[in-house]
Amino acid sequence: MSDSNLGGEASILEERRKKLEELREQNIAYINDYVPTHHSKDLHDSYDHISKEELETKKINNLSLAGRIVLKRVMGNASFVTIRDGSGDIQAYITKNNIDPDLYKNFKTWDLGDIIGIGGNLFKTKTDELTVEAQSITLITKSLRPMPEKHKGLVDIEIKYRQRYLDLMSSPESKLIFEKRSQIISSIRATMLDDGFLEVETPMMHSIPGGAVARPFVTQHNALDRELFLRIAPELHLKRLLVGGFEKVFEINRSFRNEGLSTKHNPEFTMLEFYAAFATFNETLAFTQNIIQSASEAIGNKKEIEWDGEKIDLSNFSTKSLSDLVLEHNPKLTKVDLTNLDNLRAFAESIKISVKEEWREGKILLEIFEKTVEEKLIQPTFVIQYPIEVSPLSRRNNDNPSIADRFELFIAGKELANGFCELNDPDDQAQRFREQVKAKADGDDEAMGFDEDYITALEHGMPPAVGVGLGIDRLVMMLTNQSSIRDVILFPQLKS
RNA sequence: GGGUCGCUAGCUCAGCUGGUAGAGCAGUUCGCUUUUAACGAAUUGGUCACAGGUUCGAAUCCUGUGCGACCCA
Repeated sequence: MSDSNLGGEASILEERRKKLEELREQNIAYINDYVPTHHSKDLHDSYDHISKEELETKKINNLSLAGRIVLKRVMGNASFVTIRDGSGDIQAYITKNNIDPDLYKNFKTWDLGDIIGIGGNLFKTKTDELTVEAQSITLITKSLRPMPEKHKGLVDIEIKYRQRYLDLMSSPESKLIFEKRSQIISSIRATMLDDGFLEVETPMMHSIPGGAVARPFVTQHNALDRELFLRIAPELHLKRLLVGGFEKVFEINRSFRNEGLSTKHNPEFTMLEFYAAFATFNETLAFTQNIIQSASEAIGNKKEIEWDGEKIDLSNFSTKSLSDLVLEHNPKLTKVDLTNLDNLRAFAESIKISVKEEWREGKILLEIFEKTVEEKLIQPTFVIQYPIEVSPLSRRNNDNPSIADRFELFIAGKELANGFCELNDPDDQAQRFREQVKAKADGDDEAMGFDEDYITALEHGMPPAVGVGLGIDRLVMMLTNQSSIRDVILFPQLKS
């Protein structure tokens, strides 16, 4: 038909635009008043299990559905189309017997990807497939561009992320991950609210980046003529709320860290942070475990799940101290070595850690832990008793001032959560800030600034509290068995 | 930043030791009233990522650049 000599893509677009022009001429392009009575899943749920004969006696008539054409089988004067709506797929049967012949002829030119409406009645084909026999058909939205290939779906991984809608329309598995993500977050929210936590929102734009050790994104407020930082954590604001008198608060929202892109890191990511005044360390471990187990159940997982090829038993969380774990996995180290700076340094260097001049025992111990233990913590493990010097916001342990009342949760070798008894001594906190400021001056661009306003808040008195941060993206990865963070974030940041 | 692999029709991919471009899907046309990755017939569509080089001749061999994926730091 086309007398032009355009290339492939241009001719496809031109062909479809021509069809659109005809719709415009008839004043039926992009119609806006089609309201379907049903979704495909409801029909499958209600009638899939009923026999062909029984379904006929029920006379399910005058229903309508709307969705995208994903498959099309035209046989002269009768056709089948598979349409996909928000709930799933269903087949429709369209014959010239029931449809105006001109409309039927038109229908044959409709393309994969077009959004159509089908009105009619339900029946089952001789292969027992639930099908809508069309009494009316409507082209609701013309699609001008071709859908992803119908057999293999979308395989170009870059298009999958950059044009996520193509992934979602062609890959139900991908869509399911994001449905589960939503269910996981709902479950977490329900667990928090059930336990009496108040959901709050604190600023995303900070004057001083704090609450974590990371490089921030910098932005500019024109009217104030000053720099602002996208938050790297909500922590310091949430604790100000404890000062104000809220005893249990949580926030589920984005934080931003100016780091490289990888399958493990996205510059904006979602965290749950919660703070509970007067809570004890141990009950917080149990509560954290409960959050994760409930979320897993909410998406229908069994007790044992699989992630990255590892079988993980989510019914059993253990608790071990950091130094015990380091000793366990490094038989050459003795308990005495752990408190001897020279011995520790020598050991760290022997396993190819480049130890910096200013590192003390705690920092070296943590590096040894990260290098030799972390990846081996496959089953859920709360690691406790972190060195105080690597925990600038946590409270010192009463019995041992060199360690913090802090835990990190590891599953499948990855850190899922981080929590601690909060430091509420303003003088101790001020001293820790000064150390951070010094580190920053010495070139550590991840170090925190001195947050004077936060110190003022602590001087008003913050109740003793436990706080926890839990990475939602990573949790979703684990619970849906995905190995790339890009598969659990709808629009991940990519190199541009 | 380093290494490995990839880039051929709108999409997914073949294309051997160098001889001048192929298939399936999508599109177009025709046939077909229970198909289901519907089918059968015909047909449109290509600066083989880009730039150099070797050669009588390059999608193919070499060099560089770009983009992407994976692994490592």
